[in-house]
Amino acid sequence: MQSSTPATRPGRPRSAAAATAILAATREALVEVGWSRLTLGDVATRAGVAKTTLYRRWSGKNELVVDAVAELFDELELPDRGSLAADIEGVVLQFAAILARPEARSGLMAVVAESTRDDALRERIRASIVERQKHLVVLGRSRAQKRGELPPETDPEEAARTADLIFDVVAGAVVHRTLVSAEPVDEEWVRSFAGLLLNGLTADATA
Amino acid sequence: MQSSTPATRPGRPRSAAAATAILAATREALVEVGWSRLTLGDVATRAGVAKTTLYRRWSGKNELVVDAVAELFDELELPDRGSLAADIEGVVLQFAAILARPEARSGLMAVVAESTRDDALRERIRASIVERQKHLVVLGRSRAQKRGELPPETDPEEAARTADLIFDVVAGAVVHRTLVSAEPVDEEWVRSFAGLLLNGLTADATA
DNA sequence: AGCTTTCGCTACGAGTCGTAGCGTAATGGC
DNA sequence: GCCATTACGCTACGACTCGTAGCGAAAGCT
Repeated sequence: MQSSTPATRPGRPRSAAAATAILAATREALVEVGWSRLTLGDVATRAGVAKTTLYRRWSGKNELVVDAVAELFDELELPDRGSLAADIEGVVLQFAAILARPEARSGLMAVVAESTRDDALRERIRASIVERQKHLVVLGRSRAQKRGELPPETDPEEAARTADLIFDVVAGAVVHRTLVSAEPVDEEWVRSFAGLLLNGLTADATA
Repeated sequence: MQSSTPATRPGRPRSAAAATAILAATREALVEVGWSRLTLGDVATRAGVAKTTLYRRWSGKNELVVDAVAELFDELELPDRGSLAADIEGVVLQFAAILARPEARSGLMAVVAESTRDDALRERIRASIVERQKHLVVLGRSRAQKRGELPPETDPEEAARTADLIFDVVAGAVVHRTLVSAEPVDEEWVRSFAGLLLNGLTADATA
């Protein structure tokens, strides 16, 4: 993930077990004490490593939490459920399941807030979390086009804008529902949301 | 805002000017140093008040920032622009203009992140920020119904659920576009989004 | 072997936290 | 006008966290 030198370099290699333990300890600490009271010293103690080891690998709290939270999104995938509606509902439920975890809730929003003043951090978030989500949108869209549920793209640039729009709407709605409204993303809500989105997409989208 | 004892109580009253200065100083500090490096001592110095005065009025950083950011949303209103599409586009642009400010970007998301572990804080955010936004949704919806652009509500409970859904979609999409995707909410995007939402609403929403 | 890098440990100055104590300032009630 | 009550500015404090430096030992590669 942070292999700046993939070539075999001399010396003792960094312990992979330490990285795993540190990221797990970070998530554990996020659950128990939250973002603001999370200290790197505490994380190091929980992981059973020295504080200096932690600082050798991550430059600060922000970067550490991004990596710790990013692992939660590894489970995101998009099996073909046969219809666009089913694909949307499926991926929304998956996303909601991740956001239901307390370590994702407090960690993700906190680093996003920090990224408003740190471009490097924003890029790190984009590369390790956001891009994977957006890929699902593109995939689901192309599947729907093959099924004939959505019209084929004419202008590739226009298609990219539409994909961005859909992504912001889907991810934004789920995040807002979960974190701001603090209401559950249950099957009833997902059906209503998918219906709304589907109607908006199948009709003429470029009003 | 935090008048726990509205009745005239004895003693020297709290300086209203101090509150104004503190909240302004908080926003200024949010712009310059961001959330994580914002210290209450710094805010007190900027506002020209003693640190102890600040602690007498706010229990901590979270509560202070919520109040400081909440004032930014005072300008939100919904003039009748003649059509549902125009109303949606107008309120989205207003919301986006607020989120374009750096003090809103870093401050709002940070307190939302903290609120995942603090119910009292979440309630404070809901009362002073979210509820005002949601009111605009209800207002715009009832106007559209009077114009005949949307069907009248049959079940009031169903209507409340729909309003919540619309609110999460609108606010979530704008927030996500602004903070996560880091792309501007310009008129082109707003038109696309409003078109998507409008199509989704005018068709049968409860799929 | 020898070289290189990581590891755990300890210690450090710097900065922030939230609170306590004090004397002073500004109200309302009598 | 006096007094009780509260807010204010100021100073000082112990506790905690920060990020870094230095050390000897361990673990890999050639």
